[in-house]
Amino acid sequence: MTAAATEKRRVILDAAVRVFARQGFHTCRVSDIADEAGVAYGLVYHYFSSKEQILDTLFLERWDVMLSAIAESDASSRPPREKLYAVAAFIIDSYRHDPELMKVIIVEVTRAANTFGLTHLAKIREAYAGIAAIVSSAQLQGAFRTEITPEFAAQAFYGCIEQVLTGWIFDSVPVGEQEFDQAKTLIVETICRGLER
Amino acid sequence: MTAAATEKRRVILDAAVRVFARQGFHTCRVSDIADEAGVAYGLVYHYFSSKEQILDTLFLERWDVMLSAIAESDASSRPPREKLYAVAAFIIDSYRHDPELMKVIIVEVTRAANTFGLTHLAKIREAYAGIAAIVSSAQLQGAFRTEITPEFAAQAFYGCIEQVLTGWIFDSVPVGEQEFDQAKTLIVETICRGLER
Amino acid sequence: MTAAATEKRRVILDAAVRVFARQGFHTCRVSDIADEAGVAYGLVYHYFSSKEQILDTLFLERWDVMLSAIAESDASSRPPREKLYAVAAFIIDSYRHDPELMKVIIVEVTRAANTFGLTHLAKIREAYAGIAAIVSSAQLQGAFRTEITPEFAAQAFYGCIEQVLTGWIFDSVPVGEQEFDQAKTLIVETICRGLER
Amino acid sequence: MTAAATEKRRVILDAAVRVFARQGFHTCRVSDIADEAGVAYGLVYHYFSSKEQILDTLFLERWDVMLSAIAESDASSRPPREKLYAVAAFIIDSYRHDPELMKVIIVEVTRAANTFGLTHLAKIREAYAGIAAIVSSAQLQGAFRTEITPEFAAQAFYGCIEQVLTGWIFDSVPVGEQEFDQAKTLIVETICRGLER
DNA sequence: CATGAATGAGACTTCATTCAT
DNA sequence: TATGAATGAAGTCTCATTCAT
Repeated sequence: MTAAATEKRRVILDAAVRVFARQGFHTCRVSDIADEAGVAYGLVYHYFSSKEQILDTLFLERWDVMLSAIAESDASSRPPREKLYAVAAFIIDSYRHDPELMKVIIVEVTRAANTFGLTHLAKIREAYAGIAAIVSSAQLQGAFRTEITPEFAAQAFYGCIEQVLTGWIFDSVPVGEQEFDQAKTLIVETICRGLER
Repeated sequence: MTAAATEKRRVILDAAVRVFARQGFHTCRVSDIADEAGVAYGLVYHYFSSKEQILDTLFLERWDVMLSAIAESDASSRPPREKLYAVAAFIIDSYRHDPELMKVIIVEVTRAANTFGLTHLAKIREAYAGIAAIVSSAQLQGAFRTEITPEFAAQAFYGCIEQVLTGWIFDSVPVGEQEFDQAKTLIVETICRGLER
Repeated sequence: MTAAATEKRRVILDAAVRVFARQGFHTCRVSDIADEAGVAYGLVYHYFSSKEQILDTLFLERWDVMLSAIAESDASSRPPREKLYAVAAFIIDSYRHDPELMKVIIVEVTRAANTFGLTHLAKIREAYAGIAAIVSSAQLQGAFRTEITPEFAAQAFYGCIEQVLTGWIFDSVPVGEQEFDQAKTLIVETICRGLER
Repeated sequence: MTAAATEKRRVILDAAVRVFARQGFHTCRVSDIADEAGVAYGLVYHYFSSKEQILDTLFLERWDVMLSAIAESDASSRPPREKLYAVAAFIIDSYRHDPELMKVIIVEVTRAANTFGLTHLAKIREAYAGIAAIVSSAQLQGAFRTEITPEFAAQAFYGCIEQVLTGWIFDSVPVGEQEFDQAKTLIVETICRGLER
């Protein structure tokens, strides 16, 4: 594959993010993506086997980076609260840097559990498992109490973040810069305080 | 409207719950609902103006009951933690009593933020507002600390519940009876501890 | 199914014959059939699950009649040559009465062995088997010699008829009435003389 | 045109035979041919102006050889039955030596009368004419009776051969060596006996 | 000669909705 | 109230062919 070829693939993926974010996955047509990318209709099918596969690609590309970030945080020697802060910060910064991509991933994959979500359910749950691993080791260290299972704690933590992002996604007013940092703190503050001894 | 007419309407609504839960709103056809209800194709359009309106009806019927439950809990003179427990208990018991209906509401409306979610965004946010009201009065009473805004607290609380329900909805193993009560306790335990002074 | 409904189905089938005969199965569009039938596009799919199924229906309707005719001829007590004459006459008269339908069956199914032919291969071979049965009993009676296997004789006989029909189908000049009867005689004359003692 | 260039052209033609035989002309894609030949997509279009032209080339290459064989047989001084035996033998040996090529010619051209068959109708009919010429001179010699027209006899003869080949092409069991010689004899036996005085 | 990325027209099928009975 | 036949718009995907390198 030449460099130019790879570029066009990227152009299509980036255009798809904008179109999915604007119109929604089900509502948009493949021709909308082609138009947005400035390429011919058929080229989309030269690089992707279906509209669905474009969404898959966008999701997996980003989700794998997030899974790595969670694993990395878990592997570090920081205190549990800082580990979870790092996770929350990563996700929220992902939204800050590319809100359209995160909107697509959350609205069309993560929350659309009935369709694509099911396809990627295992992948999505890896994130919960990664967070649960952080909680679990915190419990072993004695930092977190054991009344709350790591799995439940992970659901609460992730559910809380996703809810906040969803709120931003559908807010009519744009999110101010300081709200991002505030949210990181509040999430960790709320959930970790409930988990710590 | 005669009694018989009303009955048929109900039969269609109940059939729609099963069909939406099984196949998903977008994937099912109006004829699937008619078949499930055992009525003719066209009769669905006698009682409802569109497939969408059936979903709207199912959502609003149940959501309004929940809003009342939240308001009632807020109006009571119980301590804040008990108020929030009552809310969590109501939602979780809704799932326990009619998991198919709750699956439809969560998967097809509440989490399907790009499509129906937007239509009902205001209605959905009323629930957050109700929960925020509970938190707010708890802060005025001095029971909850004020570092966390009521709005954020409501998002965390609701997000946590929805995440737990979503987990159950897509779990391959059925949820045991004791898990319902456990979940109520854990949710309140996790979130309220983070909110309380 | 009401009488009117059945009628429309027939209207579509008859239109399909004309369209398939004129444009060919692969070349025509489903909309061409709908237009020819004077019905809406979707109605075609109300009665048939696919364009292919329309062709299947046309083929099977007619082919089963032919198989019955062959079986009936075999069951009669006429001499072998008359039995085969009856078969040839039936096929040729089918063409005389409805050349478009026979064109479709031969060109789009029977001779299109690579696509639909394969689907209906077993059905098509039933015809050869029926003819072979006539030859076989003629051999047992001592009327036909046994050097030529019934299976081969059936292929020769049927191949000869199909070739003649194919010639007519693609002839630029219309076939005269007397040619039909002449063909019946010549086919039987040529093949039976080769088979008889 | 250099020798190497000609070679690649041949490689593509040979690959096309295998692909057409395996998948059918309409079902295969030009890229399938390129893949089978081990050449780049666009090279196919360097040597041929269309997918159709590849099939045309394959057909004409072989068919012209057959027309020569028929003409040669006609020109010989052998008795009529031997002339027809030579024709049948040539066609059947063509199948024996290259069953894939013959499958393509028969299934995709000769029997596909609605599409390519029409394009090559004149060429195909030259074969019937050649056979008819043999019959005609046999009638002039007094060897064949005149009740059956040469044109009809040719159709019967060719139709019989094509039917036998078609049977082999779609048989699930491979054809044994002795069946080839048997078929030559049976065809001539069946048809000539019907034609001879 | 050779490559394979790029083009874009074309057709099937689905299904929500309407309407005559 | 009840039926289900009839409508037709809409969108995905295929693939032969072209063309820049």
